[in-house]
Amino acid sequence: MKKVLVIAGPTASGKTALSIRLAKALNGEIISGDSQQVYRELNVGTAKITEEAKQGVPHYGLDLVSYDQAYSVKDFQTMARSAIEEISDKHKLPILVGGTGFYLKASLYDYVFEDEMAQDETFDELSNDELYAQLKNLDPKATEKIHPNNRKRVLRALNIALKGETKSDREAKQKHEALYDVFMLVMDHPKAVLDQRIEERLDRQFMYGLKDEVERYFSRAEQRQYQSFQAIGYKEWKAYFDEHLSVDEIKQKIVIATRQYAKRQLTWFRHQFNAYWYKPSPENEKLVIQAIQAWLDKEIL
RNA sequence: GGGGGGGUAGCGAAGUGGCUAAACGCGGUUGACUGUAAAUCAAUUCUCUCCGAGUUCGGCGGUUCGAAUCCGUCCCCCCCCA
Repeated sequence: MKKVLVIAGPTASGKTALSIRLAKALNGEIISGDSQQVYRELNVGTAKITEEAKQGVPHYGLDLVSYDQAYSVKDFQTMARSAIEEISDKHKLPILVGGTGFYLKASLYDYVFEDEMAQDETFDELSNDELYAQLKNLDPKATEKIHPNNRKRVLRALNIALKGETKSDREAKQKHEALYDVFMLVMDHPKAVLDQRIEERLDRQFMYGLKDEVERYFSRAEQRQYQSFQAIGYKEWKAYFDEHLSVDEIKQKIVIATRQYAKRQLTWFRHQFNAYWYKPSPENEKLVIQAIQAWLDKEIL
């Protein structure tokens, strides 16, 4: 089994900076596990690492598509797995770093996605309850797991069922096991500290031209249909364009959305993975590196 | 000084005698998550010894079987005139 070091954590927790230090200390290369940093044009709002900051460490998973394109877990999974192969083949340590828990899980575990999304129907004329009722017929098991109001999920399960094997059957065939020997660490700041980091980072993003970036790419309404506009730091500007909220009000919205996102991320990491919760500090960093080193030295049977 | 409007749970805001511990939104908390995941969705949010009970709707006092809702009085805020 190939070894993969994973650095997870909420936004603004310092994953990027830590990843560079670890990559250098452990002879690793980095795979970004972030759903928004795949967009080439979007840099400041996504807090993408700069060329200088990379310090020569090779990065995968950045700038993969244009911001007007769609991207999904399946794309990520494919990319991440092949990057892991490639890096391992060079006898370097793959370091997967990112905050998109679902992406991390899907690439690390034996999740299977088919090639079928394109033909999904949206059933616009059906209500949530009608859709749910249909799903109940085709895939009753999925219905137990998905709330009727969660239209996106109901729709997806329904579309899968309509094409043959149901989502439940598909998942039942999986073993829910990791494909790699994973050492995962989650950045664990006290809430107040994280909140402060979030605000400070947002200040920096404004300083580095977040507003310009948004105006450059999303000033026209049709551009706001793009999937990339769903990202925090961007979608909040809709109120600036359409309702003429002040820049300050937008900033407040972004802070709140970011805090809420961080909370969701933490919930995911807490419940979906068995990770090493790392409280960032210089001393602790030495300890983690030792722990990782020990894990690296251990041969897998 | 005169006229008008207003003070409701962390915030905004409904409610104008019983069906109201009080709609709704925001924020908070907890959680779900197998193709939009920085997305989507759910539960919960006065207090407690939480199946039940106790305190709330600026303060105090009153009317009433019963008041956030009516009356008196006091305090505070906003707008207009002086």
